[in-house]
Amino acid sequence: MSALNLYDTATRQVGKFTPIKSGEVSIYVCGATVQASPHIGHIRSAINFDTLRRWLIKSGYNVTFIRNVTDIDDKILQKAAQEKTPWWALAMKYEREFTAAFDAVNVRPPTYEPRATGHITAMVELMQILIDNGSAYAPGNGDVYLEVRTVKRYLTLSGQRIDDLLPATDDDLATSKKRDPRDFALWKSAKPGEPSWPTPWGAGRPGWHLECSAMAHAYLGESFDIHGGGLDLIFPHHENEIAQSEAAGYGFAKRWLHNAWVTQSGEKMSKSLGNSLLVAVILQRVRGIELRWYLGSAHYRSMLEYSESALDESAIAFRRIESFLKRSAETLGKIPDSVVSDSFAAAMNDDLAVPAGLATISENLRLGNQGITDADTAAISKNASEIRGALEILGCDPFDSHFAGSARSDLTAAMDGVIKLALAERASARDRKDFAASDAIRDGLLALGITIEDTAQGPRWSIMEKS
RNA sequence: GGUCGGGUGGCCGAGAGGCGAGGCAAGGGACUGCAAAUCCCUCUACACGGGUUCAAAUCCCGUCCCGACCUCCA
Repeated sequence: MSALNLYDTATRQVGKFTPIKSGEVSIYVCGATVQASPHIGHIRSAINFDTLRRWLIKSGYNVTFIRNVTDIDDKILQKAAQEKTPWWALAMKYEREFTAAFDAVNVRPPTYEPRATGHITAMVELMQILIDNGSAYAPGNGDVYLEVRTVKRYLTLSGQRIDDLLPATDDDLATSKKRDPRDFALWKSAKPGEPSWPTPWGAGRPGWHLECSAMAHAYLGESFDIHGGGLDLIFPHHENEIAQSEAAGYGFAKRWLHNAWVTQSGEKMSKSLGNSLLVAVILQRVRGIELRWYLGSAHYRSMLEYSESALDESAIAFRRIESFLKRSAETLGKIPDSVVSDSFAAAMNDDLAVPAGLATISENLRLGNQGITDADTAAISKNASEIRGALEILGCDPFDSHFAGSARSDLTAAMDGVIKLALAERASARDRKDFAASDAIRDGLLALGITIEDTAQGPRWSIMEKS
């Protein structure tokens, strides 16, 4: 099998992936700030990194996957005040929504999912190191800032120069205790009524960036293999994580991966633009497995332009594949094995080139369907197995127990018996060329959501998917 | 202003010096009582203008257009 090559935002090049420790991969992904319901952009990010994780595991690595939850920040406090609910209740409510959304699209739970508020001690320790070595300062008002000009390398990920940055506008420079307007808050002093935790520099709460440095260090150590997140996190969030962590003497992330947006009319989906499509709403249109297929089918670094018709077409394409697999299982009398083909592996090893991988699935699908027509068991088995192997990596294996649903096999068997009675009636009508009667039976079943197809092996029924 | 992406056929979407990924749609055909499903065949491209090269969608220069980030963001 060829070796895995991955893009690195820091070098803007695809290069051979070599883990720090042979056979082990450590990943930190910036997860949700739980201040609103998840939209499909959030879920796309999670799917991209879940696919990476699955591929690493399939490639034989032992993967430690950390994805955090930011459960305290300005917006959470703001929204909690608006809704007159405790901030922690609001955060937990949305955290559960994110968990449910991840689950619906078969994103595996991370190895550990740390919350910011559970790691205050680690953050205070990190701030102490930074203050002791002169990288950070506490001006006495309860805030703690990182002094960016003391950092040896700053803005290496986004390729900017510190003097090119537009000066902060949201900061009241006249009253700010910052030494430089580009310095950023590690810790924010508590305003009256706000939650706070005690520190040697005053009571307050974490700045956004500090938590990730502290939690990555807590679970993955001073250096780890991959740090991921959305494109918009490159600056400031990831630059600031690097600044803090490197100033503390940590090696930090060896490679940076960033996923692109889901867009609408070319524009990024975001709550502030009011164009976000909530996962819960989309799931009324297509099944979770279909949403995953749609969101996971684009290359992770390419924008994915959302449209209803693209989603529908994608779902239909997926059902073709699914239908072939189910038919294969019927023909073979067992669920096909899961095999990763060389061509799919080569695609995945090339910076997770999922679209190239989909081309190999198309080829398998064509040959497999041919196999069904020709009753060529070997061809069916080979192609069904290779499709299943690919779908497993993409998190879209219809035989995955995650998607098996609640269909009870005894109910299915009973239904099969009932439908076969109807099909027997239809067969005898067809025998006496009473096509009006036979079509009435087929149409009647169709009205109930059951499709009948006549195959070389006789009629076959299936339940129609929604939409 | 700085930094970073992008513009490919009717649509979606890869590729990154040579032999036109793939899918959807469309047209034709096979199979079928009809349908559905499936298979086979066919068609249509690289924003624009220069340049480099035996050869450019791909490299270089310029232009136009779209988007992202610059302290809320997946």
